Amino acid sequence: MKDYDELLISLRRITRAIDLYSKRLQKETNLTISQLLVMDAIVKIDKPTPSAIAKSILLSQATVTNLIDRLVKNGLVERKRLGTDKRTINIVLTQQGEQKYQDAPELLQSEFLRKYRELENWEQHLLVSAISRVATMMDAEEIDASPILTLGEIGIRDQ
Amino acid sequence: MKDYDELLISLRRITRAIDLYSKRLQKETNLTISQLLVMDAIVKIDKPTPSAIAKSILLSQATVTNLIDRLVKNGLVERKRLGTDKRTINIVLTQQGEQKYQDAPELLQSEFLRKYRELENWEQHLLVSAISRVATMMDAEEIDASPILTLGEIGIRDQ
DNA sequence: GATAATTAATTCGACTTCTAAATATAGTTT
DNA sequence: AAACTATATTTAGAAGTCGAATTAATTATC
Repeated sequence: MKDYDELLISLRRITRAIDLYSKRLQKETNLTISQLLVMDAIVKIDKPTPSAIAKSILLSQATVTNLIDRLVKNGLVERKRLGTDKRTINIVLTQQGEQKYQDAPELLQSEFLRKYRELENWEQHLLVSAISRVATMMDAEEIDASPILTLGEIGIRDQ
Repeated sequence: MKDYDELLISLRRITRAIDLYSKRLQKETNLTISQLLVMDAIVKIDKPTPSAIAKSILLSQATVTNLIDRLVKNGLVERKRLGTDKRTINIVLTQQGEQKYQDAPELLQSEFLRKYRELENWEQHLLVSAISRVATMMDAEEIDASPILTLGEIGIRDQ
C-alpha cells in the first residue's frame, strides 16, 4: 500500500472513463474526443495551423497531424495553403465538417455534466481548483520543454 | 467558451503528464507505468490471473494480455497453468522480474510526490477527495458494465 | 451423457499518443 | 549568393487501449 494509491486509482478511473466515452462517441458519431477537440480548435483559433492547434489542445504536433489525416479522410476538414509562408498549412472545416460540428456532442459525459451543473458554485470551484492544482503539480516538469501558452497567445477568440 | 473548459484542460494536462512520464520511464528503465502496474498487481494479488489483474488495475483483459506479452518478451514474467481449471493462467515474476520490481521507480512523478508529501494532511485529503469525487461522477455510467471491485474482492493482501 | 450456456484468455482491427528523423521553406551570415 | 540555422509539417516506429470475435475449458440442463 502506497500513500498515493487512492490518488492513482482515481486518476485511472478518470482517464479510463474519458477513454471509454471517446470510444462510445466514435461508435455513435464516428468522431472521437480528440478529433472533436481538433475541430473545436479550428473553429476557435484564427487561421488555425497544425502547430497552433497542437498548442491549444495540448497535443504534440505529430498527433495533430495524425488526427487531421483522419478528419480529412472523413471529409470534415481540408488542408489549405493560405499564407505567404509556404511552410504553414491552414486547416478549414468543410461544409460537412461545419454541419458535424454543429451537431457535435459535448466533450464530457452528459451524466457528468448534469451532476457537475447541479453543484453549488463553490463546489464547482473547489473541484476545478483541486484538479487544476494536481495538474500544476504534475506537469511542472514538462513546462520547460513545451510551455503552456495562454489562450491569447495563440489567437483564441474569446466567445 | 464552455463552462467546463478549464476542467477539460486540466484533465488533459494530467493525462498528458502521466503519459509523458510513462514514456520517460520506458526510455530509462524499459518499463512503462502500465507494465509496472501489472507487476505491482502480480505481487499483491494472490494467484494472479490476467482477469484478476485487469480488475485490480482497471484495464480490460485484452490490454492486460497485451502488457503481459510485452513483459514475457522482456523476460520479467511467465505464464503458468497452476490451478485445476485449465482455462485460467497464473502470472509469476521471473527472477529478473523480481529484481526489476525491487528497483522499480514510483508510479507517479517524483517531483509530484515531493510536492504532494509536503502538503498538510488536510490538504492532501482535500485533493484526493476532490479527484475521487470527479472520478465517481465520471465513471458512474460504466459501473454497471464493469463493476469496480473492492480490493478485498480480488484478493489483495493489504500491505 | 450430449448439448447449451458461461467463463478465461487471446487475437484482431482501430485509434491515440509520443519522440526522433526526414522534408521543405524561410531567415541570417558572411 | 552559398551555407548555415531555424521553423512547420509529415513520416516512421513503438506502446497503450478498447470492443468484438475466437478458442478452449467448465458448468448447467435436459
